[in-house]
Amino acid sequence: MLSKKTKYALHALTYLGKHRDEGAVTIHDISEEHGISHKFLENILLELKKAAMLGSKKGKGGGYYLIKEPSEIPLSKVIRLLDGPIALLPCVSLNYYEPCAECKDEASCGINKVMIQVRDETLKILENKTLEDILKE
Amino acid sequence: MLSKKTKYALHALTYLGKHRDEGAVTIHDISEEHGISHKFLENILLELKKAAMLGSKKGKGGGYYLIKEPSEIPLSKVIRLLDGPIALLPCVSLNYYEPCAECKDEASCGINKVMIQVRDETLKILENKTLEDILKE
DNA sequence: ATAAACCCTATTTTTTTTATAGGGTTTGTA
DNA sequence: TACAAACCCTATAAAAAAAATAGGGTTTAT
Repeated sequence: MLSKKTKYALHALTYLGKHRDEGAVTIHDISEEHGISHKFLENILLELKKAAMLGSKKGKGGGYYLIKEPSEIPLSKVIRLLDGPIALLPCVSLNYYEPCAECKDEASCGINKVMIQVRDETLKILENKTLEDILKE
Repeated sequence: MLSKKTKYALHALTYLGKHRDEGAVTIHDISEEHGISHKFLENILLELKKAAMLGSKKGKGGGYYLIKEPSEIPLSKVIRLLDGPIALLPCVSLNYYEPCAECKDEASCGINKVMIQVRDETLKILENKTLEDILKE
């Protein structure tokens, strides 16, 4: 399951996508709309900004706004940023690889092989679904 | 990512699959082979047994053994048993449904709709990959 | 009889997630 | 130019979940 961080990020991105033509949107607006703690949401929006999905404007009248087309924000990117690996095991993660302690030899491990296949097929799904798909529903 | 519980379960099932023609296999053997805590593994094997994937034989010379064909043990079943939902959000889980607090109306939520699609496509993968695929690698 | 092995429940420890705290900096507007 | 609204940053605390441990009980082949 996705963490609340990722779930909130998706709600925030969706909100920003819906209000794209209204200029900057405040944290306050988003947290009110979805009943998310202001401070918690703030951390999430900062992470999204660092990852170059959002821009922001300081000062009175400021807020956050999308700086990418919704079609260029795949679920895989959001999930990796807030939740970490998409792979089911560390030993098959592309971005967060770590060997598994209980596996003596990765090359001869059937679990490893199958999980690579699962990872690749899962990635296909999550790279193809974007914020645009969420917005058009 | 899968919990260690699920990962250990997969290793145990694989081990049992490989030694299917040798009768019952002890917890001890499996925990030695993979360096897994005996007691922790014991709990996992008990869960697999309650879920009718394994049989066991008590007393001296006893142990655990598969009671299903490896092709009849899909990853989805193991993951659901030890880790819980496969869906990315509680509001789209088939087996562990719960409404999402920050979503006012599920019917009009684009996130919900897209996550249903992701769930269905993910399930296809995890229902088709079975212990047999792990064993034949 | 006995030792080997499964069976069961509860508790503790550790890790991760979630949330909070407390300020600092920037900037539009009156 | 004061001020308030809003973003920016780091650290810490609280809560929940995962991982591991503990301590016995029951069954059964030899």
